[in-house]
Amino acid sequence: MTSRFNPLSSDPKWQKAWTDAATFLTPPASDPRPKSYILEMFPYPSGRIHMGHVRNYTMGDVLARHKRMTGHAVLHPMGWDSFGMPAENAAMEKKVHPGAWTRANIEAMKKQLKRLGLAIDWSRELSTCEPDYYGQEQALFLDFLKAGLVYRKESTVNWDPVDMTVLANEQVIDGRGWRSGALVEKKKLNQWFLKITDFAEELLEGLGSLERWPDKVRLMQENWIGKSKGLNCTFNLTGTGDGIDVFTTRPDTLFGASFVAIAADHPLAAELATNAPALQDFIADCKLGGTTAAEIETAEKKGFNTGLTVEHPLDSSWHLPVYVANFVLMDYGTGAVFGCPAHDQRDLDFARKYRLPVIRVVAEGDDEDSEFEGDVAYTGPGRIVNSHFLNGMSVDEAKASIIATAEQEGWGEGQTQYRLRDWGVSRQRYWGTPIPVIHCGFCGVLPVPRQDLPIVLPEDVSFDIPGNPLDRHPTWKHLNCPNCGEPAQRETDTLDTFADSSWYFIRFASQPDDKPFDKAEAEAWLPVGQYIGGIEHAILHLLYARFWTRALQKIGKIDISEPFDALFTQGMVTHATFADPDGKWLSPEEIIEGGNGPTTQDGRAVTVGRIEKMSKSKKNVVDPDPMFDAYGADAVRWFMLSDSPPERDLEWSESGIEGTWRFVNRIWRLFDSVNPPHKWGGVGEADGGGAVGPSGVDGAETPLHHFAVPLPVTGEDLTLTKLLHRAIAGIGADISALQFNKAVAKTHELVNAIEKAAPSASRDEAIRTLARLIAPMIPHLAEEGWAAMGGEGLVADQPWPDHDPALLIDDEATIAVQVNGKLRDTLTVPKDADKAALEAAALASEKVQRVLDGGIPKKVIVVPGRLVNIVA
RNA sequence: GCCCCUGUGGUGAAAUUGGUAGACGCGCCGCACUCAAAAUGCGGUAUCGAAAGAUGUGCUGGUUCGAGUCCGGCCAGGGGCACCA
Repeated sequence: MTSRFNPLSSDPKWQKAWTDAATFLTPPASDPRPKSYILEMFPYPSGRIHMGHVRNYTMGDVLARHKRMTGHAVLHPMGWDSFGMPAENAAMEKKVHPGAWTRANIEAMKKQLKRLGLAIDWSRELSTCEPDYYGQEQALFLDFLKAGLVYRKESTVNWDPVDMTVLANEQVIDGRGWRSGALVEKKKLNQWFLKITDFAEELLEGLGSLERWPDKVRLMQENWIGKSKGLNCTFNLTGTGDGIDVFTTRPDTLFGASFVAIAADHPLAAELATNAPALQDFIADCKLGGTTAAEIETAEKKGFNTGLTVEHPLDSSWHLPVYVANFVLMDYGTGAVFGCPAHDQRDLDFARKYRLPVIRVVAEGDDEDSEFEGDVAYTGPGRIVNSHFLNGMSVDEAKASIIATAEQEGWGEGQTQYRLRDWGVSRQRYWGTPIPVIHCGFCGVLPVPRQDLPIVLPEDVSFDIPGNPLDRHPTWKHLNCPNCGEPAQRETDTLDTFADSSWYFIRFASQPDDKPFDKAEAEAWLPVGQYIGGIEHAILHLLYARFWTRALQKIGKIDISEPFDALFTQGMVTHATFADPDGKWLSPEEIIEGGNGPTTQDGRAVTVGRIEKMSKSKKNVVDPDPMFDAYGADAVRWFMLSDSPPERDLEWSESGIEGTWRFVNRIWRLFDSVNPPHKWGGVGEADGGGAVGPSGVDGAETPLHHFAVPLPVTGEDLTLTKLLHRAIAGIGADISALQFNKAVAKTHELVNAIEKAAPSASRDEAIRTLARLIAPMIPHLAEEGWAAMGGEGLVADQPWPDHDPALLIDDEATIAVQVNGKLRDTLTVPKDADKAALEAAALASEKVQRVLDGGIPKKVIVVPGRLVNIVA
């Protein structure tokens, strides 16, 4: 007999039992039970599982197990987002093939995940880097191409002029290429785009139906789509017939305009530069630097005065200078803006720098002076001034008025603009889904014939030199045109990996060999009932997946518009970062904590850096395997669920895992104490570890399956039974709401109470019920206890216990008594005491009388069941 | 720079959504058991104070009988910003 839970023997035993019983295989789509599709964002196979994964997958697992116990048909799959840049980086650094590296990582991580004891249907596992997945994605791409949702256009990339390769944003460090150190340039390439902007309005409106999404995510997406109404108008170049088209969201400030600025790659800028070397230099200068919004917006605002002027559309005698400016982007709007410095900070900075007029047109208070003072633009509401026919209007009235005038006079029109841009999916990389098109010198761009899918990546590639291995592969891209038979070339761009993650949730629901998915089967499971993942995916992944689903709906492949009915964004698991004196990142295991701060193994001082999301590149990951070895899966699971609210970031610390291990053993001892005592060390239980758990009764004991609702009880037993029923209701509600930390606290309260209770039938009943209550969270221990107490079958298959609502009601309440909002006393009163009785009782309180000191209360506020506040 | 979020004891946090701040843990302190240790159990633990009491939810101002919760301004930390996933 032992008083310790032994996870090293127990964990594998029950994991095997679940596998043998096919417990977690997905029921067929025809299953009559309500369907529940629980999905966690699938991982990138970086090599090892870290605590962020453990947190994510434990949460989903608790939910999936609880859903099964409450009578749902559950789909809970797992797969791998296995294309992407890290595999190519590994190939360059370690001379391994990206595929070999990725597949080895998947095997290692799968092994780790299995140790967690997840209730996953592994028969549906998928990996996006395998042709059976990406080939189907190519088929969907061709569908989109046919439906007119795909097109090519020029767009800007980060170009490393030394390595002659396209860089990802994260490969640009302080404006330089990460490997070469060369100053990065902007370069235009012809690239493939998906028309997400066709769905801008739908995607915006759809947010309204996503009631079970966090408000903050909906807000972020709304801002990202960025619908705005404005004016598209033309400023005519002085003395010529040409005009510059400008879009503005602030047409009300048109009389405050003091310049027009165009992008460095605006056609007019190029035209002017042909015989202006200074402008050529300026444009070349604008090409330096990265392509990200953050870089562009924090870079110094610079302009080049072209010497040209334009006429103000409302007063042709008013001429404004035309600048080429580095902060105007050709990709947004029309690639040209007018500047109203008084009411836009960026324009004001620009105007002060180049000594341009700053005219006030929105009055904040009484100040109508046309000359605007100071360096802080006024962007708030106000009354229009210095603006002729707009004077006296509000900002909104002026916007409407000027748009109406422009349309009437024919120099502009109102326009709805979205910030959202089309989705550039081209990547000049090897490790991604090949874009299934062919370029023929005679026939143009052609889709790959369907029967030729999948277009499989060649295996024989080298990463010795930078650039796209597909492009320089000796044979892969060459073929004969399927139309005219002449020599042609394959597209060598691959798809953005966000494409892979934009439909994997559909493939999980249905995975036929001959098509991406079966419509009816997919519709039976979708939309996902609960999607769980990191907040870092709040915009891009979730928006692309929503778009992809709507695009599939549009072409008739599936009849749902939103893929994720409920979304939960978990907080990240963070950890301090460490670096040695040379600035190299160190992992936590390489650190020795000393009296004078942490050092390296050889005694050099370690810099403790920022606390950041666990990531391989910063080496601040914590591997769960040593913790599985020491404490088992349940203690690790319990630890991840305890304490921190799941949506909040969690700074990893190891103190505490000991505490959860102790708690696991406290429950274990409760199982051991159930009356009638069970026999120990029974059937086939001896193992090398010596510490063997109970494994069932030997027949003659009281039958314990279908634990009965307790008979009426009194006294202490009633108190415990009430607490039990409160725990059943509370834990179930907390799990459904993904408030696992609260479910854990309630489990603690129940266990504390059971431990204090004297042996009785009610106590035994509470312990048997406890096995079911913990089954979703710490399933191995629950199974072990269930079996030990003689429960039939697997606890995973048991129904979630019922609770009696009558037992949740208390007949007494403790209320607060305040004087002037300060707590002075508490009273225990009957639950249904009326206001007058509460007021009288409060005023009778000795402590209240002492504070009042003979004074007469001015007012008494009574909140029944809560408090009495006496205002003196 | 722009958008979003977070901030409560030594520490992770809870607070029925405007009504008793600190539930439940971790840690720590004390005691019991033990030859001893581990494990386990019992008690204590916001701060100041001998006590009465006072103070206290990042800072600051406001609304309210009453604010951790609502509003304004600030500070700090985190996420995203379209080629990290």
